[in-house]
Amino acid sequence: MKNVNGMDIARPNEGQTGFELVFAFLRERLLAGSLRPGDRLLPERELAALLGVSRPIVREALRALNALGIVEIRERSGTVVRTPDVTVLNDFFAFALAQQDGLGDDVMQARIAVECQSIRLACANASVADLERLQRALQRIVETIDDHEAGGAADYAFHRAIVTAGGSRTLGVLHDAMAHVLMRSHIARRELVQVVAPMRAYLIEDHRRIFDAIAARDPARADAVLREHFAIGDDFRRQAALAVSTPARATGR
Amino acid sequence: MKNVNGMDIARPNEGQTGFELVFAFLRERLLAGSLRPGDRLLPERELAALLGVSRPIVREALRALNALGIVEIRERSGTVVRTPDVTVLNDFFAFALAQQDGLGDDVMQARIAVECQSIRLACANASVADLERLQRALQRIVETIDDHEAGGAADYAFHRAIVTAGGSRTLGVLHDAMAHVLMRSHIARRELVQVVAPMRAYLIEDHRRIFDAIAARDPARADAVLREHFAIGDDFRRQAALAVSTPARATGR
DNA sequence: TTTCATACCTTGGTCATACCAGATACGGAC
DNA sequence: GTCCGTATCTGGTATGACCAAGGTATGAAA
Repeated sequence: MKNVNGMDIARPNEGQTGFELVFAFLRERLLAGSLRPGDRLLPERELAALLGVSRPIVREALRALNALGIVEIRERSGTVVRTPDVTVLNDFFAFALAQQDGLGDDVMQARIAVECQSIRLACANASVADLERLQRALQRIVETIDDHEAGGAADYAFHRAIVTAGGSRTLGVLHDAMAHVLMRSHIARRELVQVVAPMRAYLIEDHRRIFDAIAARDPARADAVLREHFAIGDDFRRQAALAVSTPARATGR
Repeated sequence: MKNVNGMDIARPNEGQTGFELVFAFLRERLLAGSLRPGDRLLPERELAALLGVSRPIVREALRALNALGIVEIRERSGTVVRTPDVTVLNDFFAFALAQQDGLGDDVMQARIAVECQSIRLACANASVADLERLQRALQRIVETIDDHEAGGAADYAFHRAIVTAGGSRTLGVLHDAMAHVLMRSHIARRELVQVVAPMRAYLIEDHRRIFDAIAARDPARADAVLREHFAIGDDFRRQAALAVSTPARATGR
């Protein structure tokens, strides 16, 4: 646990496993910023010697960091700090969704949080280009109103455009992280279009009102309209669930 | 790359590294659902033998899965599939947020998003225990009004309690992920207490109003009060920045 | 028969060493 | 100065062994 000099270079706290030691060592430097994206960290062997652990242990820590998308391990070249990237989260959500269903509502709350804040920022910051993008997305929603697949994509694009218009990188990352979860819910909602008649009007009119509020640069109204939009969507989903559970004919499954 | 029988039990695609082989093997089963939360997977040694790789490689894969929160490695007991949990995102965000510059304001937007959504949920869901926790936090803010360190902690605790009261796990994780950034900003704000006189009243009264709004279970008001709280804090910081840049005496750092 | 203590086996945690193969760098030949 | 071959570095992997603590089966004691 000590290196050759007998020095506790990384103060191996008692009860701390070797893996944790290495992980903590790297974490510290990464969080503190002494290791920045693009930096190549020490070769595995040196790291092992430095921390007084074996190479396999160092590799375990690197794999963990790699799984989190923090570092990139380049064969026979070295391990490099990556620019944080949301793609890892996709991995995570893929696993999570494969097994747990209750997550949906909870993630939806986070989504609402992100979008409502973004729309307020959008009212303050949206550029002409942002507004045009929103307008195009709106147009696309109208065009694809009867197509589940394309319609879901258009719906998603519109909401993502709101976040983009807000201009906050962090909010964008969060939104992206929930992207496919959202996408699924969007598609699911789309499948109700033929079930519940008022749905078409809801989809088109609500999004138009949202757009108008942003264009009018009225944060409070935009926020309120967006919240209402989510609430109504929720209602539709609930109604649809009832309609399905008290069916004229079972639709399969 | 082949096991003892020469059989490609897990079809070691050419060009596929041993690590990838193991990871893919487990991923497949996890996504397909043949491995469900609670299941204990094979001991490392057996897994290694089964896939025809060495134990260190298996351990690398397990560490990766572990980092993603997919499995839990229990010393001397075995590795178990976890029920997916958003807490992993903690690690990810911690790293991601630590590495981008000028992220402060941006993260603040995400924080506002999280808290404003949480406070709305809190108005609907807060339990008596939640309210009591908020009340205690409020009391603590009053008590520590002149102590930067403790005061910052109390401030943070109050805001965290809002999120807790909201009841959304995901929002909680997001908030935690930003914890250290927030904490820093809280402390920084505290240092202004002696600079700007109205600060004391602001800190105490604002938090009390926030608490009252939650206790009154008025989502819209709570949201509005909280936003105002953040806006005013922002103003104070701006004023302080000016005061410092046109200083009577530099306060050091 | 029931209860409990103990020996043993399993399982993760770790080390040390060795070999491979591609990437890289360096130094000498042209 | 350019080009190319080789020594070296670096990650990828395998072995085999040891440790310590959780689990379990077994046998003794009540």
